[in-house]
Formats: sequence, C-alpha cells, structure tokens
Amino acid sequence: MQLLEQTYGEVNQLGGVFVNGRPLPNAIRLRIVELAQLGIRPCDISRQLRVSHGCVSKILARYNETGSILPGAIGGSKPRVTTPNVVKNIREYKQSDPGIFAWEIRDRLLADGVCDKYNVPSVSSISRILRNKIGNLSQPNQYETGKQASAQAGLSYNHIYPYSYPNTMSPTGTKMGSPPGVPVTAGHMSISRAWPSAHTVSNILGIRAFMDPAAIAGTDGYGPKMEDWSSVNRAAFPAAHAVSGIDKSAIDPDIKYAQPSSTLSSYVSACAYSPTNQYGVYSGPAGSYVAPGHHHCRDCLSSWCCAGDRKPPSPLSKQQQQQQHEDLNGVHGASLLTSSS
DNA sequence: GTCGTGACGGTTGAA
DNA sequence: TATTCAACCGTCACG
Repeated sequence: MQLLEQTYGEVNQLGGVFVNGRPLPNAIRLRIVELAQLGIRPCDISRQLRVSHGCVSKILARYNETGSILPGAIGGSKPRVTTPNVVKNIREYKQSDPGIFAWEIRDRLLADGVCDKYNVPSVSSISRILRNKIGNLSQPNQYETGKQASAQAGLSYNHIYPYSYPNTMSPTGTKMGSPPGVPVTAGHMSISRAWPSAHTVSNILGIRAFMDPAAIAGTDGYGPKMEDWSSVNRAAFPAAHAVSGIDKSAIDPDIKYAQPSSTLSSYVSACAYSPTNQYGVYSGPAGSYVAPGHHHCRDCLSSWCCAGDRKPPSPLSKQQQQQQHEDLNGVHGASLLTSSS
C-alpha cells in the first residue's frame, strides 16, 4: 500500500504530485524558499510548483522560523527522559521521603538541576517510574499489605491527583508554594528539546549530496525515508537567520537522525535522500544563485553553523533567473534540476 | 485574489 | 513481532 502510494502518489488540485503523509521532495522545498526570496509571491509559487498554498505557507513559515527547509522528524518518540540518572535521583528522593509526591519529585529534579524544564519527566512518568522501576523500594505492590505507610503514600496521590496537578503547578512546573528563590533550572533555553536535530553537526557532516534526482523527477522521490534526509536549510540562503540573537538552526529540533559521512560539494547544504541514491544535482552552480558568496564553514563543514556570515539576498542575474525558470518548469515535469547555472 | 490557519487523513518510528 | 502513540506530513477548505 505504502509502496503503491510512493510509486504513484496523488495529485492535488493544482496538478502537482504528492504523497500523503510524506514531505515534499527537498528540491521543491528548496525551490519554494528560493522563489520566495526572489520576491515571488507565495500564491505564484504555489501555482508554479503545483504545491498547495497552505504547504507553501507552511514551508516558508517554517523556514522563517527555524532557518531550515527540511521537514521535521517524522515518527519516533521523544528521547527518554527517564535516564538512569533521573531514576537514580527519583529513587533517592523516594527513599529519603517515602511519602513524597510525584510532583514534588518533579520539582526536586528541577531544583537540584538533575533535569531542566525541557527534559524533566512528567508527573505521570515519575509515577510510572515509582510504580514500575522503584516501586519495590517504597511503593510495594498494592496487593501487599505490608509497608502500609509508603504504599499508601504512593496510592494516595495516584488516587487524588492522577497524573496531573494543574492547580498545584506553576506554568514553569514549579510547585506552588515552594520557597522563593528555589532555582528552577534557568538557562537551558538554547538546549531546546533533547530530541536530536537535523541541524546537528553530525547531520551536517553526514551530508553527501544535495539532491536526489529521483526525488525530483517524480514520485520515486518520495521513496527515501525521512531519516535519510539531511540538512537543507537556511544556510543555503542568504536570508536573515538569527532571531533575537539566537541562531535558530542551533535550536531547531527538526531532524534527529545522523547522516552518513560525506563531503559537501557546495555550500548548499546537502540533501541526502537515501545513501544509495545521492547525486549532486544541486551541488554545483545551482547553489550559487541561491546564496551568492556564501560558503561552507570550513571548520565545521556546515553552511549554517556560522550564521554570522550569512549574507543578504542578492538579486539573480537574468541568466540565472532564466535558468531558474527552466528548473522550475521541470519540478513537476520529471526533468528538474539536471543542470543549472 | 491572497494568505493564514485548522481539520483531516496519512506516514513514520521509538517505546 | 505487533501494537500503540505521538510526532510529522501536505492537502483542502474556510474566513
């Protein structure tokens, strides 16, 4: 079924081919951003590329926000927050105070700096940890009659406050009424989610090539899995990148999969579809008109890591525009981007 | 006509 | 191994 869809795709109202549930090929995503930066209106981009305007809007918004044209990481789960260290600390808290509530444990994890607000386990997770992992310490099987005190402590909050405590927690997760001045993990904003990002160095280093022609030529392009995509991000473009002084790429949590090692043949960040199907369709001059003068950081092999060197957009030459126009015509015509200058 | 947004049906992959 | 769940996707329709 899935294979069928990937093979044939679907056709939207504009006549464009897409695969439901799957991201557009990076070539098209890139083109959307390119055209937008050329001043072409989203509605025109939508028509030219035969991509729904909602999608164009979404991709552009995402690009403006994160600096990446890449889709986010599809599937999977968030990284586990119940690391051994966290469990260990929870165990200690529980041992020292068998009647401690899960939300109190959560607060203590924050206060003690074991976790920050981005990776602190939820109250329900803590409850689960207490129940499953260290329940035998102070929260024995509820069928047991012994150890009543601790067991009751464990049961009590489960019965009264099953999992959520909206009235006892501040928006920051700080327990209401906790002593003022208790540190609640500040300064982790840049960490974002613990979820690995497409914009991690490992991803960038894994870039092998920019475009998979199959991804551009037709629905075959949807075949590669998301984890095989690598960073095609704002680094390829000269537009503003940092927001509020923060390099968004650094905090962008999009993709979580490292890419196979490779070289960057162009400052246009690579888009590795599948490792076995990577061609530098966009690796050459095509990138030149995308971001004239912008080059990889040679130290990190990333075009985005050094956000500071991003340059403002430069207008295309007529020749470049002509080439781009030709490229555009091929986006949905299976002949896209075989060359550009 | 353009654009932002939410619902929807779908895919994906870790747990 | 199969299922569940929560992330994401692009399209579509609406305002």
